[in-house]
Amino acid sequence: MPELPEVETTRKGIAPYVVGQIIKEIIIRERQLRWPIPLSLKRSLKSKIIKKLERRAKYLLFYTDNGCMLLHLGMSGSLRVLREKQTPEKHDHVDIVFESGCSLRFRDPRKFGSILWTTDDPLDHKLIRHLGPEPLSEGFDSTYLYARSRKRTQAIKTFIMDSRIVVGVGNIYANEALFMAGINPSQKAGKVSKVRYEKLVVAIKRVLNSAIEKGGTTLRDFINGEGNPGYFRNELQVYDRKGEACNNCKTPIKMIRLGQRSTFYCCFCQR
DNA sequence: ATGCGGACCTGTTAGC
DNA sequence: TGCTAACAGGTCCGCA
Repeated sequence: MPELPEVETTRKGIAPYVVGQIIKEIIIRERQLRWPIPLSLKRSLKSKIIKKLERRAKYLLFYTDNGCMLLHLGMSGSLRVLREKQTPEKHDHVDIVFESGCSLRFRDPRKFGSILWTTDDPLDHKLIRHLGPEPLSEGFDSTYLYARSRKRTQAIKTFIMDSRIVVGVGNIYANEALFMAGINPSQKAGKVSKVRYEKLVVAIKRVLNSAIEKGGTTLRDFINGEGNPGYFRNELQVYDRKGEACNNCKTPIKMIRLGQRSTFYCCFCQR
């Protein structure tokens, strides 16, 4: 599921019900996610106030006075706000219950998500420290991307999906941005010109912002904090459109594999 | 350092 | 219709 727009949509959706609230209890039904949920989590969070809720890459950062909970949705995770008690279903692994009566429920069928705890600055955390710039920040520009790409032999698609280069560009939006920029996803990153990197940077920012506006992409099971799907799926130009006509030139969309991920493109519009 | 493949886990779908 | 294999929005790790 979640790429940056879906994580940002989730953050915006749950923030009003979470920020400033006092945690009453944490209910953990399944500890074994990507990494085990720390045993200390319950104790650390009980009676604490969530001071702010931020996002770095695809991590959600729940700040309290004594530490920060890092939550990653992985491939199939979702968070939703419950206004009253609801019987948990099979993959509802964690509830964060607030004094207000609301609770935040974490569901993750594939268990690729994670919940971690740190008392240090979360931006210095081992999993976050090495990450590249935010794609929507000013620091992410064509000068940066062009410089990082020199002498790289890997395909440009896997290059922009590398979180050490830039974060938050997952498989859907990598495909879409390359289409928007007219770049063949198999091009060697080191062979792409500065001018085309400028187009690509603009495309990445545009597609991510546009997807955030539409509440993200729901392919099968993404829901926002209120339990509703995102509507960017209707805007997809190439992703999951194998064999369908390109909206620009009517050529059938091709599908190949790059770095073990499905890759969709128009061989006429993208060279 | 870069680049690649495997691993984690469950559910859905394509194909025989 | 039913079984099996392949695939799915992420990303860490270890190896060459």
